[in-house]
Amino acid sequence: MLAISNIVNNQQAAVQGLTKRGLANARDLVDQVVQLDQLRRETQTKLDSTLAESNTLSRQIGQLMKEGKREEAESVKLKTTELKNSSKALAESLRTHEEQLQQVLYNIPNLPHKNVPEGLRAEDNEVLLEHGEIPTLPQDASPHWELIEKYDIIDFTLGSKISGAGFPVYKGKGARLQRALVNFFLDKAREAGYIEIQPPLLVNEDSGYGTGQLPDKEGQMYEIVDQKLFLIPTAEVPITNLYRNVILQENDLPVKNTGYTPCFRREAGSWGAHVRGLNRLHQFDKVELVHITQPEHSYAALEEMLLHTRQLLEQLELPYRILKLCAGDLGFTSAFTYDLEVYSAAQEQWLEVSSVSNFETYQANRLKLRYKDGNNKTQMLHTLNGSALALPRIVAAILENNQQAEGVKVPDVLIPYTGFNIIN
RNA sequence: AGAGGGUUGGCGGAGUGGUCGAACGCGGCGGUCUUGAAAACCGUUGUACCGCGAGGUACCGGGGGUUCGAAUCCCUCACCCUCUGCCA
Repeated sequence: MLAISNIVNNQQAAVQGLTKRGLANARDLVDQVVQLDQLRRETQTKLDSTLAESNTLSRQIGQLMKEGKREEAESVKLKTTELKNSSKALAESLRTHEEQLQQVLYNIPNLPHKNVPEGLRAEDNEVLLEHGEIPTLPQDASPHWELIEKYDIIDFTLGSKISGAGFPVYKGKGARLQRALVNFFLDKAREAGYIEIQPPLLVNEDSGYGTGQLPDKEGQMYEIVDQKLFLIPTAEVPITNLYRNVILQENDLPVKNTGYTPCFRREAGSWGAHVRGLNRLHQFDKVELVHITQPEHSYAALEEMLLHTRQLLEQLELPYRILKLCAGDLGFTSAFTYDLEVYSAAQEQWLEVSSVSNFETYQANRLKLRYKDGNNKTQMLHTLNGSALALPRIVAAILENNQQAEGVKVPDVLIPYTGFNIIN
């Protein structure tokens, strides 16, 4: 969430940023924050002085009791009753104001960075560049959902039988290709200086709030109701929450973590013809990068992550393009996002395979993640993350783009990992 | 899963109702001394919020309660340890 002071002291900028995202009630939201913050502070000032008075009296009572002056003590006690009532009422109203304020803050998205393009719809995203040649496939080329059946490497029917739609079963070379991709991605991340993390796949409610999945995206996560645990929708959640309520030292920075995990998403109501096959799943594999750094370095870190991700796609010989998301298409918690899309030749469409974002202080605020600078002062940090990469659509693109009469050619860089060079 | 014991500041560890944000030790930081360092000695050393400031308030695993007053008593949840059970 945004820092209160940030909103209150820069109201105009906040309104502008939220309006850029397409929020019709931006002014109203900012006003609510200002007003609730004012109330909260007034209430706390009153409460604090009431408690101070009552603390003083309590100490008096203690002193009197010690001196054996019970009568006097009793009379002081009477005075405290009134204070007690008013402090109780003040505490109650303080809590109400704080809760309301937090509620409003939870529902205010991040402010877009100034370089984020104007626009509200996906069509307004800016195509930064296209890389690689789009392959021309033979007339009888198949989409990946036919290829996986033909070579019997991914089985949706079996998945439905044991789990449900959107839970594919990977078999034989299909399974080995998955494992190869995961290892390839992790090795590259390690070479780029990322520490590999294997986090839990189930997280608690606090973690959901920490990275911003809760409360606004509750429907996206699978929940173990009786344990109040959530299946992670991305490794971002556990790996970033490692740093919840943490004050890092300056020499811990930058933090560069990576992790492979399955990701679980309910994707309620988003099924249809355009999400056939591997395009959208309830469970999929992904290698994630998480970066934590000082504000002044975060945009350099973002570029570094983008470059890393691009290089993966280039090594896999997949044609891709980079989008700069417009304000309206930006994720709730993001200040700036690059999307990377690969071209899936048989489907003849671009598929998003990575999203690289700078959250600036938005997550760090919720997480209470800070660091001590050279002067031993506590300062805010920026968090960033990016997929490098999400597997299913990469697999879809490899299958479709590399299909030949004798089978699907495995990208050279993967052969040491797969142990085979063709899927047939 | 059952029984019992725990959870205190960066770490170790006192504290069982009154001036405790918390003894003491270690570590960290600053200083004295030294050519420099070590040792020794002196000082300092949590976080958040409110307040222009002086200063105040809250926090001893989380939440709630009793009391004029709670780290200390009660309830509840989480986690840790030991034993039993089960299992990879």
